[in-house]
Amino acid sequence: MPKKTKATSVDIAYRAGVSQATVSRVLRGSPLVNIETRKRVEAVARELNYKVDRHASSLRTQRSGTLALLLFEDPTPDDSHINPFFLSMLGSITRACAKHGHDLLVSFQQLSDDWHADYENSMKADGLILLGYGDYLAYQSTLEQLVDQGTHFVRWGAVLPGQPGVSIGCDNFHGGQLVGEHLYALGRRQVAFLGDASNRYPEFFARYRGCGVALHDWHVTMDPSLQVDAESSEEAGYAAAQTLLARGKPFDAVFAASDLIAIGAMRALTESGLRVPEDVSVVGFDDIPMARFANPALTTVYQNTTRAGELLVEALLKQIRDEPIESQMIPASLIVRKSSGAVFSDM
Amino acid sequence: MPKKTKATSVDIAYRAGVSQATVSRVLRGSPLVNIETRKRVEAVARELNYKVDRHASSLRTQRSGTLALLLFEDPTPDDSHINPFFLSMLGSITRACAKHGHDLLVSFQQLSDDWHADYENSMKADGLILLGYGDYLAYQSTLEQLVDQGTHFVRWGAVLPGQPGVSIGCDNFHGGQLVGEHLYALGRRQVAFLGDASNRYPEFFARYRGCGVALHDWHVTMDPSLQVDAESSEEAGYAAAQTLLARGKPFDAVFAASDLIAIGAMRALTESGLRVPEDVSVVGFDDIPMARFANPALTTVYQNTTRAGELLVEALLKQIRDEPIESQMIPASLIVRKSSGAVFSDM
DNA sequence: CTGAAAGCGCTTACAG
DNA sequence: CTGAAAGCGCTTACAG
Repeated sequence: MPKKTKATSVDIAYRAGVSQATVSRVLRGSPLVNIETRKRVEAVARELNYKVDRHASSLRTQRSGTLALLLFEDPTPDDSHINPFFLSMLGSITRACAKHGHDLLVSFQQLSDDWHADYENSMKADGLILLGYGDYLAYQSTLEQLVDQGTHFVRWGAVLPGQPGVSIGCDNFHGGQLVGEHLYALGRRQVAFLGDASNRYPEFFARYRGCGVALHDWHVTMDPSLQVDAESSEEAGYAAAQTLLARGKPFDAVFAASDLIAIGAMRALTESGLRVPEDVSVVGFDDIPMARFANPALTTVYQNTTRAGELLVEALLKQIRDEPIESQMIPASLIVRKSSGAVFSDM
Repeated sequence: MPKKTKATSVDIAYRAGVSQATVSRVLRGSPLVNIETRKRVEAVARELNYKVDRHASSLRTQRSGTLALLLFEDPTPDDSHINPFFLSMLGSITRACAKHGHDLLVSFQQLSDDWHADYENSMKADGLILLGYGDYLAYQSTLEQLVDQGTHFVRWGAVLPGQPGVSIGCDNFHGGQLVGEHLYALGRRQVAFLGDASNRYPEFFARYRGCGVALHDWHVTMDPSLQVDAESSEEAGYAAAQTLLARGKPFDAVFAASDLIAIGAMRALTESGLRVPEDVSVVGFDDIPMARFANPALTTVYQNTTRAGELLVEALLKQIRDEPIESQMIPASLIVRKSSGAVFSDM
């Protein structure tokens, strides 16, 4: 079957016996159209399966009706393993966009790529949503450029003073506190932390500090030699736990900066003959889908990704409309499962 | 800092002392430009951070340079739980698009939505990639409409004669065979199947038939009363296993049509006092990331999603260029882990 | 190798 | 409430 050539507003106008301008008014929902005229035009448009040409419309209005989601991670050997937490964020962002009548362009980038403002300058998108882990210091100048260029963007990440642009993030500090309190209540006193703990990775750092402060309230100090850097992956968690074990310092709990790290760490601990949670309590962060299926099921900190996606999209849309917006935090909550040694579980 | 107004090709032309047409030629990579002229124009373009306006360009060329990915699932109560398998497909499709210089528009849809051809008619995308589980019969007429309208699309799913359009899919039948042979080799003779097994869900059905044929080669018959319908979710797997148990018929193996079903089924089996794999071997399908972290680690069938994403994008791009394309299958391979009872494991 | 000009399909002041 | 007309920023035959 030969492809029919696409109908244009001129075709609709001709068939409906009106001007092309009136067709456009009907399709844009202008109130300045007689109800009868409107009905006639709508009927013809439906019959010809007419859809407004996005490019013509956007060229005229200078609005694309599209947001771009940039997922970035530090270069990883295996491209296909995107952090599952970001994947669920992607799901909720997609839905939030649809709800607000916008399309979503998705792109994966390396931090090193030169993507700044490309999307908005080329009119592909009206604004950007940035999502990913990466070195905040290396990244800062790129963000400042975006601000300077007047690019509309929001970021998922640490909510900090002095950060360029607007961020939506989890209350990582409080999440860390919840973990610290939980581990203390379980009788743990020697808490290790697996994950970067510096200004370069402020989300992890805030989790670390929160935990430390909670323990400190009970006069327990986190030993810095029980902290091992790790990016958010199962492999890094495995390696970090091995490093920790090799140091030979005793510990009775592991707070991993993310669930992936925790799952990798549990594997290393188990392989070394330690029992989780009997010998070591393990707690993660993110509550990714596989956390409940880990062995043992992983105690972790939950962040409402649906809400997060909504907030990101709403903030970006406001910014595009030149409304004032501010960074915002969503609450963290503890999900207790078997890996920390608690007697109850949600499984 | 006030936002500078976006530079246009006219601005570049003025600054470079050439016509706007020449600027366009340079930016399109036309060979009909003097090397000196080209360099001058490129320098100015870079300096002004100029990017070709996508809408103007697409309006003129009638090509959007964008593909749309439509992820659909039967309506589910919880929106945020997209099948992890599709999520990894999304990852590989995104990368494949980038590699081929195209953007990717992502949308989640209910099967009931009226999205057919909308993307292409509105010029938002040059073609569609369809990805999801759903009732093939309910869905068939929608696909036929797409074909009639000349919409460019490829689908991830069952590769079957008589299906409208082009599909890329896994060799589900062979995957099922691998599972049947594996279970037979483990000494299992009463194999239950959890998942729809009808023409409505041909992917699941092919897995079922493959397993049945493999066992039949060893003179083992799959008892139809050990088959229970289930869509691909942990909850459905849990419920299906309970139904199976309630039937009271003995079984020593469960082949689940997907990993999510398998994970739910293992939970139900364990709760009922059965041991996996000692009493019952469990095998899934898809090799989603959490399969290896399930308890016990799940034996499953792997499909190379990176390759699948590549094939989908390449096929669609060919179709858009009016080159001939055909449906294609990618191989299935068995990943043996603990849940089936094998003595070795990849963990 | 380069420029002038037409035109892609809309939206929206402007005039009536 | 409706139409004629300008113009959004490109690409590409056409002419030189």
